Amino acid sequence: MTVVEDRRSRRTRGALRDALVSLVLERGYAAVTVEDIVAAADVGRATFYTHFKDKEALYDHVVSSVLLDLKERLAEVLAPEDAGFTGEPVAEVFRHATEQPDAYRMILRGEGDGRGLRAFEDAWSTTAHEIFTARVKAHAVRPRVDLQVLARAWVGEQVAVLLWWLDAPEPRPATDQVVETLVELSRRGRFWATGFDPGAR
Amino acid sequence: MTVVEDRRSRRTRGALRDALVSLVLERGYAAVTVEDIVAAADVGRATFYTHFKDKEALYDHVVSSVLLDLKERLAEVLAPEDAGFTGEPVAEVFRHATEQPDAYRMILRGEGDGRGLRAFEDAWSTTAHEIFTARVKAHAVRPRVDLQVLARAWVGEQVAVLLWWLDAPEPRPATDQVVETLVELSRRGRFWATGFDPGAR
DNA sequence: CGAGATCATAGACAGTGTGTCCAGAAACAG
DNA sequence: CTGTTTCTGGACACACTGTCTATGATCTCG
Repeated sequence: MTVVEDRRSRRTRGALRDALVSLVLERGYAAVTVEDIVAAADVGRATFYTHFKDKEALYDHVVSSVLLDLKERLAEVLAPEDAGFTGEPVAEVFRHATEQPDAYRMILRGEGDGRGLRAFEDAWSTTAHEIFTARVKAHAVRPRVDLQVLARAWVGEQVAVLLWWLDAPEPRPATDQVVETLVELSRRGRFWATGFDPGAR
Repeated sequence: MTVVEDRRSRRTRGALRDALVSLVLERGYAAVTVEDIVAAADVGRATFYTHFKDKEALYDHVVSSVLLDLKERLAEVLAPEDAGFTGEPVAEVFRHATEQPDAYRMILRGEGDGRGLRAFEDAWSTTAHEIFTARVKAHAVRPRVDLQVLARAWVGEQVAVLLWWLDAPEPRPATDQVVETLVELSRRGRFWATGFDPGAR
């Protein structure tokens, strides 16, 4: 049985994950074969199929582990009562992305037919929608636009900037500065859109 | 010679283009084989390769024809002296997208390894950057953020909303209303970012 | 109408990658 | 050392690719 969850297994899976990510970044998802992956991971081809059904399964594995982690951290950041609309969630996403930039690059570039990107956008726009909704309710104001559209637009913006930032040549522009920009854009645009402008006077 | 540019040839290419687009929307790019395409287009397999080197070549053909057309129209809209920053370019993209929604859906979803989406974003963000730059210069103001980032963010927003709109169930929200929202968001966010706010008082 | 050009077609071909299976080697825990 | 689990290379049938050839279909223009 897998009572012990053999270390070997963990190491193999890890090697395969890393191999996939770096190869995909190098040549693009479609151009990477299972052979390439096992070669890079220094693993037998047969072994691959004992761990994952597919190249796609491995890809999904990478995506979901990244996203699970991110969601947990966002939940923490958003736990406090009126945490919405501050820059914290945005900053947290940026921080998380720097910890595993390659996986993020792969996902946000839409590699692997874009499933990963879509998953990311869905998760993030759901969060965004919740933030907007909570804030609108808390301040008893009427949104001027569909909050769903607003969330989509917001996430599209975030993703674009995050990707730009990840792909920027070293040394990268300071995280805090970029985050600040995004937050400030939200102030002027999003706050208005939700009929709530904390900066108004 | 192809002096006459035989009508047959045009029809065949058109049929292949349409077949690709609809099949990709149905099953995703990777799951579509050349066999599928020629079957849907009611064309022999050998014929395919006399017109296109590849499935990729056909895909690129679709993308570039869509983009060429769009760029021309944008150029017209932007021709007038101070056309920048009005809602016209945005509206034009939306209009163009309704004329060939399937091709746009395919491209914006990032099908085909995302090359099409990247081409679209590059073209559009270049335009956006020009608009911002021109406006900043015309009003002799100092931008508060990197205009490149601003353009990226803006385009990310546009793409997200455009895709949301294209995928919305019929009857779709009125184009004009969505466009208006995007333009208004630009007012509050982008105008501020470029240090130029026509609505300020 | 008929000759000449152009385009479309079916079928065969080797090449590459896939996913499955097996029997044996290697690594590990107790 | 023993038994369990994981890893391994090699073999297999299968699917899709891209190229080629010989033949048939369709159009143009005199």
